[in-house]
Amino acid sequence: MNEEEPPESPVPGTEPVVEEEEEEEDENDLEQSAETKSSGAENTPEAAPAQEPLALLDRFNTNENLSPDPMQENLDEDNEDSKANSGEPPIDWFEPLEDDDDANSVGKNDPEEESLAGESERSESVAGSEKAFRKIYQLQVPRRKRSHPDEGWIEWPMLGEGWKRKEVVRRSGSSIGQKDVYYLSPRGDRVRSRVELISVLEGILDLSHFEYKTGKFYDGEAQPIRVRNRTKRKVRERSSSESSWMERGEGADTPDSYHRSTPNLTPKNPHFNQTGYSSHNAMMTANHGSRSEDPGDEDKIRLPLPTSSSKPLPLPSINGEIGSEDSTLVCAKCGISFTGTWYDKQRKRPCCPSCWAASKTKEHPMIRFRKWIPCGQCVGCHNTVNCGQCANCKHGLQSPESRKRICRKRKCICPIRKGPGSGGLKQPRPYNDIPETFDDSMSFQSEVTDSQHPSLKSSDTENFSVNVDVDDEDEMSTDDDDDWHKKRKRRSCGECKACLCRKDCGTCDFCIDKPKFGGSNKKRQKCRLRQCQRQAMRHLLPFQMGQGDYGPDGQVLPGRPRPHYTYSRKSNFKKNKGPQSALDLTDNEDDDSNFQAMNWSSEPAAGSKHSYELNVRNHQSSMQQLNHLDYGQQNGLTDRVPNLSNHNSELGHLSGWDAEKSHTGRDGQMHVDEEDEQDEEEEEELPMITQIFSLADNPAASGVDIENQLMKLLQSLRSSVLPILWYAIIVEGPQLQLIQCSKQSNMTDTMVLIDPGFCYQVTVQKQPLLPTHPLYDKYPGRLSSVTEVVNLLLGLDKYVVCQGLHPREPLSSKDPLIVERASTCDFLVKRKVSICTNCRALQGL
DNA sequence: GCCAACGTTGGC
DNA sequence: GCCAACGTTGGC
Repeated sequence: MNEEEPPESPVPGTEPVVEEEEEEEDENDLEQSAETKSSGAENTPEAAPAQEPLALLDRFNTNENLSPDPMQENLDEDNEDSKANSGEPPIDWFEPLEDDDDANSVGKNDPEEESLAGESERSESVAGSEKAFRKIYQLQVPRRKRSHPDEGWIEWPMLGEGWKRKEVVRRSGSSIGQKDVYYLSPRGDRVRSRVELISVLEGILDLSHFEYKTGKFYDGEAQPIRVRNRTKRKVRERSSSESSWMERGEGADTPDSYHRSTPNLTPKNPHFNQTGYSSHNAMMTANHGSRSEDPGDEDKIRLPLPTSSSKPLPLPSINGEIGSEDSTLVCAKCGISFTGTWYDKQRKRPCCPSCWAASKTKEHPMIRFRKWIPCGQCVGCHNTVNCGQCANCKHGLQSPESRKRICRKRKCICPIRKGPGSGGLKQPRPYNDIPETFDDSMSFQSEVTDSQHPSLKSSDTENFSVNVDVDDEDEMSTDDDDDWHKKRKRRSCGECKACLCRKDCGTCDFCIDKPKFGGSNKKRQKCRLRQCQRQAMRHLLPFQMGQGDYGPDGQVLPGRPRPHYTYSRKSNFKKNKGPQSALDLTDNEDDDSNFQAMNWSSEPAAGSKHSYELNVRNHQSSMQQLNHLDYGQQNGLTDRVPNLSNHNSELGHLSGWDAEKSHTGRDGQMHVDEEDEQDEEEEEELPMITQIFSLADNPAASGVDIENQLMKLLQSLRSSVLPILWYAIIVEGPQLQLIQCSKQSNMTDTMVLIDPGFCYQVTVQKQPLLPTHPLYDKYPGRLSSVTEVVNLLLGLDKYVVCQGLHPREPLSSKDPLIVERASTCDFLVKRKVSICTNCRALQGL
């Protein structure tokens, strides 16, 4: 964090020199210099992108005085790589993109910030060294920089006038370092793949001899692609990410190639230890003897020291110090002693090279971290035959070459497990059917229950290796790499039926946007019906479109609230909340465990009067929406209902984090200001939210016992499993209203209204059933318990809505369908009966 | 290599 | 504050 940077840091004064080197190196750039030069744009903003992403990076990293890299000579063929090897503090490999304290302290040297900035950096390299320098030394930079869409494109006349090309290096993740090539047509079509390119240029240009990656045509046989000598490249691991590209052998021209060699920056120069990080190094060296590895090991993967926010391990690789000195360690896997600085994937436990290598083999990806051994006794373990029906079986059938997934019916279902949110292994539940399409069997409530009851938590979709991964994360991860992976996957629980659903509905706005449905691929979101019921972003859920964070009665709706990315907005939010908060905003969404607790809590919230008012408005607004699902939405899947933006605005400051901040009482009553002042500091760690609703606090309804009774029933219903997509709310009256949220349900137009005396009425399309309806005979006259309510709802599921009278004359498809009914229509008829006797009789007349 | 879709951002 | 847009990355 200190601006006074230790000597190993790039010195501003050296920058111009380095920049010159960069230009020179750019000319040598093997893959792009020719194009760059041919475009004659070295000094133009468009020229910069032509440079390798490393170019700018190298500018600041090249400091041979400080870092004589012995491996550099092995890489000298590749300017980039050799440069990359020089003097770069490989801190970034150990410090996650998510900033933390330590990262802050070293962030100024973070090469990833540079290299991974990709095209944006390249353009900035032209913008001026000062700017670039500022970026380098920026202490609290956004963890990811979004490249400007217009940046990084270079003219690519090979495809015709006006065509442009851009290379983008993946900046994180397991495929970090992988380079993607994009083309931009004169019309602005962004081409992401060869297929797309062929499509765009169909009939215009024959691309049969075009190599997409390099952007060049070749004659006859494919032009030999320059393969840089990487055999002697020393690599190290950056968690799982790095391994993937190591396996692929990719990343050669990327910042990764640079990073890979950083561990080998040999720190033979004692100067390296004389840094601001000397304490770290001191710690490290104290535990590590001098390296005794066989030089041959240089070709092996040399792992960095672990980083862990929870352990006082030294920061590795400060200015190449990583791995400079080895120690005798005991492998956490096999127990053998070995010499070196080899650590496991999470860089937290010593891991001998053998175990490390074994853990990297695709053949046994789960061996290493598997903690849960099938019990061998449960039903799942006793099953020896794949069901052929579950998603995992189907997956295997569809992609036999892909990772093997154990049949869900063969999964061990022993009851010992970790709870949700702990990341522990989750158990499969009895599984009878995997819906190929979304159906009404989805139930928010039931999912809630799953989440609330760890013992019931299931993981139908968790394939075996996924489970292991999860376990792995749980076991050792405070690691930010793991966090990152979690983040990447956190929109999907993998268990709910939406997650299991494999088919796109093809009708929602997200589907329509998909190229396969003829869309323009602008939204790029998963089908709304396939959005995870638990963890999807709320605004992506089918029934949350345009809604705020709260449901009709103020309950927090399913799904994650929108994240509030403030770091790019220069917000002062959280500015006083500790060193990590300022940079960790993207992670503020909390852990999944917290998230679930937040989302599915049925506790009423404490809150201020202000929030109460909002809730009232929200309540009304949402009620209108729910009552008008028919309007403007088809199956709840089309475009947003107008006027919802106001609703959102009203709720805006209670959404997202703010919502999470609402502290909640546990007694079902609103605590005005009682905990409001329980500071925002604490709130951040206690994202316990909840429904914000209490009629008792409503001045218009306070003090009425019967209402309280109704509220109690509501609370009970909230904490219970209701049949598929039935939802309990309180409406004016007051009445407890049970509505069917799914438009695909037969009961979509059906409501159950319970008055304060627990007498109830069933309505269909807002028309009450006749008191003589047989339904009423089957159930108690009063619904005063959850059981009675659930029984009724289950009973309703056996009915369908009477189709009424068929039009006597065929209508054109454009005409609205007007259903005629007998005045005595039963509305609800048994499933096998499509038309009630009264309507049928009327039709017969 | 390609596609799906997650996460982020800039514009409004 | 919202959200369309899209850069980016994981999975197959």
